[in-house]
Amino acid sequence: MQSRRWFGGAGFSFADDQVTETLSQAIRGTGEELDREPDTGVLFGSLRGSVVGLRYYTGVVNKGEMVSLVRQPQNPYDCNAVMVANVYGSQVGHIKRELAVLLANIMDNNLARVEGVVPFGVTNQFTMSVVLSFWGREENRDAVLRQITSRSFKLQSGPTDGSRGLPRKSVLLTAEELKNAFDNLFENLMEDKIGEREAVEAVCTPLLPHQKQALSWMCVCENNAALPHFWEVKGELFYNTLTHSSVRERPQRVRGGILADDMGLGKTLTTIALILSNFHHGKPLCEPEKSSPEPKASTTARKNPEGKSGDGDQAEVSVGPAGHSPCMSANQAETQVESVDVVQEDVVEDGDEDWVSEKKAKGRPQGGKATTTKKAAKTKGKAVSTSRKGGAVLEDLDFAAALSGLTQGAPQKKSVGKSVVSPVEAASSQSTDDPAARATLIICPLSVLSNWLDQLDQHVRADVKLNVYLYYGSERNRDTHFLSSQHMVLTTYNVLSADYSGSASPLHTVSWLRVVLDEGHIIRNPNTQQSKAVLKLNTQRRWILTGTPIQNNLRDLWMLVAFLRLKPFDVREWWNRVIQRPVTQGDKTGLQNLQALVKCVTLRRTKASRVCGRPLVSLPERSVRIEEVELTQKEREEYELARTEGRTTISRYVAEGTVLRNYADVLAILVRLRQFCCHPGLLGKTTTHTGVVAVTPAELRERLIMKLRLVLGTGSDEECAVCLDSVRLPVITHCAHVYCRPCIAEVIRSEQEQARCPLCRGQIKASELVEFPLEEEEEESNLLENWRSSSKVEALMSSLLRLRSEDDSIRSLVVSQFTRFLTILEIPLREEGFKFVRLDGTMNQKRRAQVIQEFQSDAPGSPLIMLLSLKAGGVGINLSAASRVFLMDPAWNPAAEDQCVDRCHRLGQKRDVVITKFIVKGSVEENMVKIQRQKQDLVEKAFGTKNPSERKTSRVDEIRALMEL
DNA sequence: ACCGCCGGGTGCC
DNA sequence: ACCGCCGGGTGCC
Repeated sequence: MQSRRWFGGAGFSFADDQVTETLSQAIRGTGEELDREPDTGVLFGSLRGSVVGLRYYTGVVNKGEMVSLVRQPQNPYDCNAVMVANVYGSQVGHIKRELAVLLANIMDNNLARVEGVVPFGVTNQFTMSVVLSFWGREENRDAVLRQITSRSFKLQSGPTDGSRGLPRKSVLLTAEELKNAFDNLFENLMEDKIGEREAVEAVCTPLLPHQKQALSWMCVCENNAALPHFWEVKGELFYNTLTHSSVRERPQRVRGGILADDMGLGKTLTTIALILSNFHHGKPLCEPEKSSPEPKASTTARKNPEGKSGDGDQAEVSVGPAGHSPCMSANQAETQVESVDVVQEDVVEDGDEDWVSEKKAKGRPQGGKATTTKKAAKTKGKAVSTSRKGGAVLEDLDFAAALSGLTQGAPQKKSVGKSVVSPVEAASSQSTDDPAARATLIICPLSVLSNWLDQLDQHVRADVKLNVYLYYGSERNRDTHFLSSQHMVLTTYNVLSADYSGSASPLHTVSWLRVVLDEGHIIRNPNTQQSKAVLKLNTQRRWILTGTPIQNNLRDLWMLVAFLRLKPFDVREWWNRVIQRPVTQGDKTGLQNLQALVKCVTLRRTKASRVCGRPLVSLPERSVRIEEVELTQKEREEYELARTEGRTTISRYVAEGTVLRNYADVLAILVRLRQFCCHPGLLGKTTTHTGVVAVTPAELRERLIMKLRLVLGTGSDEECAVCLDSVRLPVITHCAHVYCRPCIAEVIRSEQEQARCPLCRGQIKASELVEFPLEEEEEESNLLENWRSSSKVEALMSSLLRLRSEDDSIRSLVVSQFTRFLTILEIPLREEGFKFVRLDGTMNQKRRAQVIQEFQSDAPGSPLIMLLSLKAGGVGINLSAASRVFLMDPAWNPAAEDQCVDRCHRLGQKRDVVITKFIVKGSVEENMVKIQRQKQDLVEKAFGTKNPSERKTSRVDEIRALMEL
């Protein structure tokens, strides 16, 4: 520890801890840079070198342990310096000078990633061996070899070293085995998690057995200090069997995990139960000790199987004075029936001192300025509530306004100087391990915010005082003491990242007891602001709720692991070296490691899972039937005409090998055929694209916009080939490929003049990116005037009419990818007197919530049918009122259809669900169904080595199959 | 003695 | 470091 070293280069010094911080940042930084393609690298070979200067540093390493190499260009003694750090980011030493020159060259020119393994560990206090292996793209192999030999080092081709670590004797798996293993990754994670736990009485909904299991597991995860089993205690040290590293201090156990139950199994309810049941020390959520024994009506926690909260009371339960709501404004008083309190403003600031003091008199203390009862909901300084009877949070205008981000209503009254939070409490809530942390922060997509409020309303006893604050809207209360004093704070990812990008983010200042990421897969891309913001939250416990922990790629998991701070895999390099690369390259131990890792933090049950031989939830049956639709003579003729034309064009592209270059054209042809299958009116104004090249810039732009619309308007859920996510802020290149604007802009920035389209390698320029103009649908009327029916429309209508005559209480979802088709369908529906609503992607959140509520309502005269666009709504919406689903046209992505069906085939569904897929006989639709089936088997789906070239072939194959070429 | 040899001081980049 | 390297002391066997 003699090192308070001075790094003269930059002219500043670090104390030890700062060095560590800086190092880990350095490592993290390097990881992002170099490991953009961690799984595509090839091993060039390895060589033996030495690490020197051990005695100046405190970092320890074991035999066989992996180390990371970090360039230190600022090092005052040698600008080629390469630092060696252990898994925890502590510096171990430096690479010997002569070797460092070589490494610096290779690393700085990005010729290869260099990974180190220490074959013998530390044998003396001065130097030790390190085996360096070089990984990179094939095209860089020669350059690397030249560098190495020119400096008279020798690259050993294989892993020649006899020790562990580098020369993993890997058993390669077949693609098939890999896929199975991957699919089963989350299955059977139950074994040692059994045990049930009842929720505290404040939760009025009885938990189902699997929910009690989840609650039990979550409590254990939060309370139990046991380490995951890849840690072994070896004497004084803790040894990590995956990285072969050890540390002296007990590694920080993840306090939390991933609840990855299928949609509809009650993750929200379970989480609410967790929040209420497992406050500090496994006791129910309650006010801090200051609570004097107070008169309470119903307080006792039920018997707790784990005995942890044997004294089980103090559930923050008290009988609020019924209807006592001095903080409500008069005009809303009548809505104050049985409601969750949603505090959107300082209660005290409304000047209800008497109310507060009454609370205090009752022994309801400090707790924060806003202790509202469950009766009193507040939004923006006004009381707002959710009506349990109406079930609709959004009925309230103010709340709806808050949701849509409007700022209407009274300006907030300023608090008059005094804070209800005592200085003592304020101070303690800042302290490091913070026994005072009490608030749970829930972050969710805007679309499910109202669902949380509904569920709180539904599952928490009406007489429970739960301080829930909706941190949303421009008037949100940013006072950190106030936020800290809540039981729960609800917010959205957007609000979080907006705050984060500002100066002093309140959410990042509060010391949270628990942070819950709802739909946590949202943060799977580590480059987004949201993800960065989420990582910086200061909390003791962390939870991720998601139905789809891995969407496309193993890489999706990393960010989740990083959020949980599952050491040491929250650092990219270790994740890549121990998990990502081994698994993608088919290494069996890698897969086992991955399983071990996932297992220790994840609980996942599917609707098909069973507990003790019984299904988790008994959902009604669900059946799929395919209804073949026969085109009329006239339709068939039109279709064949378009098909022949399209085939000619596409087969030419295939022959030329230019399918991808003309991808948008190809897509346009396919879309047209699919549209023909539904209704000719979908085609819109068919621009005659004859493939003529010479056009004016204006015409070119027009065409690109049209292509963009085609690509996006089909619901095919285009992925951006850069971020591999659904495209956001879409732009189209002159070569007609669609990307997110920020993604492609980044490519252009980094490659400058040489920038090429990631998909077709055509030249691209920032000035040539075309985006959607802000114009609206014009010729709706045209559609309606020249109305004609189609075979598919007829097929649907006869099904609906038959259904209505058999049972007019059955509700249906009518789903299409083409929103114009939904518009067309409105005509016959109206004609036949069906009451329907419509939900599509163009609607704002407020409107969506209204529509969903209307559809779910069982009030007489509520709609029987919902017209639903496939992509609309996204995750989590509940349409359980419907028990019939009509899928009007097949989707590229079968998962999208499943998801859609799941919106009604979920908890709360009382009837058997019947799904009807309309498929036009002898058409491109039939081929799509075939491809859907094949797609599910593709290994790429699971492990997606998604470099463009591989994607190319599979896409081209797909297109050929579709066109029967 | 413009060497060799010995032994103490010393040590990352 | 049970090394290598450096530089001062030393000098037949």
